[in-house]
Amino acid sequence: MPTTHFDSVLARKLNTFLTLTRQELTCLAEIQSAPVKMKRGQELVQEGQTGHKAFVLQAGWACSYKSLSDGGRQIISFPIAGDCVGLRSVLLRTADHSFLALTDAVVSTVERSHMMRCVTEFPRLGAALLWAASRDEAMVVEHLVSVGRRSAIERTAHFFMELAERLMLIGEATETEFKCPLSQFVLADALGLTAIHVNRVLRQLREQGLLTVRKGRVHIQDLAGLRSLSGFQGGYLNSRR
Amino acid sequence: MPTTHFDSVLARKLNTFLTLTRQELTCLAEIQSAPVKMKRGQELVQEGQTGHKAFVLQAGWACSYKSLSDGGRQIISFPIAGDCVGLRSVLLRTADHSFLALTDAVVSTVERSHMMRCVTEFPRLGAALLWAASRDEAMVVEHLVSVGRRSAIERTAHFFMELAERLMLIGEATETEFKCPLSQFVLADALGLTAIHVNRVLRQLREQGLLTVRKGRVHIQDLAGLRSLSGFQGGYLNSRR
DNA sequence: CGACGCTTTGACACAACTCAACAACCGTGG
DNA sequence: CCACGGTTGTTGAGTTGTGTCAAAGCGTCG
Repeated sequence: MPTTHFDSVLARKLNTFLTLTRQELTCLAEIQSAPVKMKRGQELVQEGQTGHKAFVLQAGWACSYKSLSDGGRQIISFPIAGDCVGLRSVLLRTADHSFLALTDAVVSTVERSHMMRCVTEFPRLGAALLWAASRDEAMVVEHLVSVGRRSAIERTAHFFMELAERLMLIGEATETEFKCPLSQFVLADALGLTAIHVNRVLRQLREQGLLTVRKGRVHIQDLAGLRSLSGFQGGYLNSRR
Repeated sequence: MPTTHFDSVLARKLNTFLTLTRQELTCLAEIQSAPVKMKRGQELVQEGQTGHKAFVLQAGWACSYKSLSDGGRQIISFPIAGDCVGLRSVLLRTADHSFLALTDAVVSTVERSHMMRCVTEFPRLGAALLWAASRDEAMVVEHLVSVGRRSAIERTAHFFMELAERLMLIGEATETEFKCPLSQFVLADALGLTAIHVNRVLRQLREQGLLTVRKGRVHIQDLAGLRSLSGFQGGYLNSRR
């Protein structure tokens, strides 16, 4: 039974791109299933799976990743509240990556057919979803740049800068602090490093007075320093036009 | 003056995803400008530029990349004939990466407004374009996995496997051989390595009887060996359903 | 013919990885 | 309440893959 509260996290996000009409909000509310609770460690989509749904993360932390034959994995992204997961997989019909809850989380599902209908009936919604997808792709591109061309410390700093900005946009971070339940192992799999090296890098960041990570919280201590170290340019995250 | 030949490279590509109607083919032909010749080394889009167009590469080789403040760059992708460039940038209104012709090339431009109209009038075309964009994103994701978690030699092998498959799909490669005008410097910027190290890696691949690169041509000598070395799974490139 | 771009090779340096050990933390069950 | 095992974080020592610097070989094109 679909929920009909207009103010879903997804609606709030798309609304920053263009102002949605009442009908569009209704449609958006209708295609999302009732919230489903996920336990930490639960997999929602597995690589290679077909016929699955898309998801909207309502609360909690998750990651999408690809596994390698040697047991390693590369984390592609960390969806946070309001982010869509698996839009691409739904289109390609078969999932090209896995999706895992990192904390207890809440998601809504979106049927392929519902989404298709919604997009054809409300082209502006289609445009908004496309914008969201474009933003996600821009993040993956920036991630690729980090891993390909930035040193471990630059890359780590850049990662936290981006995360801080994303969390600020949804009101989950202040200028100086935010919650971040990512272990060093998880960070390592995202940054293309070893957990041990992540630890050393975090120590460097701390010793240089830039940023501290403790007990699941990140404190930003020198924003300007982090920006210049990482070369972070947040333009790709905003909907300013 | 728009060309009206139905059989553009883009049409051929989208046709592998779903069979296009006569009207859709016409629309596709109409939104593309007459072919424009590009000289090797010419930039089509620069990072940060606004108000630009999207492109369809008709012939030749190009790359999209992001520059870093220290002068380095990360190449994101190598568009080949039939590929679209800058769909995302057009949506986000401001280009988030640059685009450069690596050989003399031919492109058509697509106006933002034309594309938008085309998508709203012909939803199936929208779906097809979305499919193409999804495929591109899947390639970027795979690229990220390579750079983040594969060794230099695995990554290089993977790159050539993917390239071979893409070129085969447009009839520009045989099972064992294809043209590839990419210098070792360019490869390095794509693979997150140094040109010097690319050279060493290519030597290893040659000495192990896997693959040789000479005079702008790649010869695949041990497909099975390359597959198992690189872990290449080409599923994300196909339109099979 | 010289100049330039690209490739190849060698010697060396260093960033990040591996292995190993231990400390801190946390939820669980006795 | 404490004891416990498992997960996560921390640190050191040694290794290795890749980067850096330097120089020479080769084609190609003007």
